[in-house]
Amino acid sequence: MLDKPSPKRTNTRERLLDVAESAVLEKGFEATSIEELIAEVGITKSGFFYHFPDKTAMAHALLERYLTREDAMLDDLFNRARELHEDPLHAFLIGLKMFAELMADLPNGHPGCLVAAYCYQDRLFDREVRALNRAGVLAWRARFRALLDEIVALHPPRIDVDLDAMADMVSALVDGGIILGKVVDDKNVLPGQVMLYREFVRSVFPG
Amino acid sequence: MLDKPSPKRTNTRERLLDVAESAVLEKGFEATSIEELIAEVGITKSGFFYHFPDKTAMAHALLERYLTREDAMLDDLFNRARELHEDPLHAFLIGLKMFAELMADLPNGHPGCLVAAYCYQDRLFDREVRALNRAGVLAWRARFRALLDEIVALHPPRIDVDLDAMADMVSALVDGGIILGKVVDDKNVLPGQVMLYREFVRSVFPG
DNA sequence: TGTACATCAGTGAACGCGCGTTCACTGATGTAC
DNA sequence: TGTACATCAGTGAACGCGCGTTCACTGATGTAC
Repeated sequence: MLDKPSPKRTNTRERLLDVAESAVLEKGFEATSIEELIAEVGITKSGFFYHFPDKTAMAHALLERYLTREDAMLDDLFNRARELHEDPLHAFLIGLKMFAELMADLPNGHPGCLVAAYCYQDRLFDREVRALNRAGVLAWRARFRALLDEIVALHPPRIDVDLDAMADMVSALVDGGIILGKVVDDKNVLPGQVMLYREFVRSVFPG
Repeated sequence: MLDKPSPKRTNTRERLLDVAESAVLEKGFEATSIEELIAEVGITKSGFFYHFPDKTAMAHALLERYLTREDAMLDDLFNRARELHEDPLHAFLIGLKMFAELMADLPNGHPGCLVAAYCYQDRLFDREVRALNRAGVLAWRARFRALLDEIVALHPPRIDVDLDAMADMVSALVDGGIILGKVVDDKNVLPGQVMLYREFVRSVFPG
């Protein structure tokens, strides 16, 4: 009924990842020391190395968890939107609205995107982590491209647009909006950009 | 006639900043060691401390130089565009096209935006650097907002948009486009996003 | 023009601290028979 | 049910290396008189 209770249960590893994630988004990976993580979680340094063979293994786990969560969140959101309207265009517009509201509701603004953070610390990571990051971005492109394809099948676009670029635009605007919002310390920037994208979609596909 | 030849001329400081800039964009500030910078420039560590009182002073100088250059580049670009067409809408569209082409012509893609890199390493810097970063983003907003205001005065917008958000959209798309382009290793992503923004402007302001 | 001094653009050696990593060990829980 | 062993989730001490920073010094050029 509950989670499999087989061996001893601890959530130390998850707590390490939680603390690491926000530290990495604030200071970068190199500046995030194992020392500070274990201090906050309350274990010793050797405890850390029980959970991860080395620091870069944690970087990998961190990104993997982030991408999985983000994917689940988007699945959930756009599936719910689809249930609210059977026309893919209106479902997409509803999904974007819900997404903007979700972002607006974050009490301290969006904490940051790990893909963006890792991108600007590329050289610290191995091929595997970079491949994971790339796969994450391509999955976003594929996701929104699929939604746009469904729309195009029913609604002829008013202008000629590259649908991959238009799919990427969601990610670009979100990553960019997060950065601007953080820098000017205004949590309305990100939702505002999402809503502008929504306007763009509406003007490309006149209902 | 030439630069004032008063005291001894060296460009060591500028070379340090050049090397530092690309290192910071690839690995982050903390992971960029003074040691590697001086190795590439060919001076000793004490030589570094002749030019900068400490490492964070270099961070400040780096960002300041970046913002100044970026501003000069945008001034030049949109002034040239304005000379090509007296209608502010068309001048803006021309400027965006030129901007996209400039980005497309970078041989290895855009090297990255220091504002974005610093944003994800916020906590490493002092209040002064963060204020500089913020001022930079707000200057971009003001720049594009001014261009949009001129357009609105002549061309009624087809839909109701927040002009500040629409101004921010340029920066968001550029920062986002840089990240996506770097992560998927495709230098066409950034120019593609700029061209999509151009389409958006065209659809908001039907000539 | 010569000389004294100031400034520029560094050098060289030493520093201490914090970081990631290793290794031998441990006490509590789970599993097999 | 009792006992032996395995696994889980760590502890504690030690390590060496690289990092940012300091300090006393220097040789070449510029400037004042």
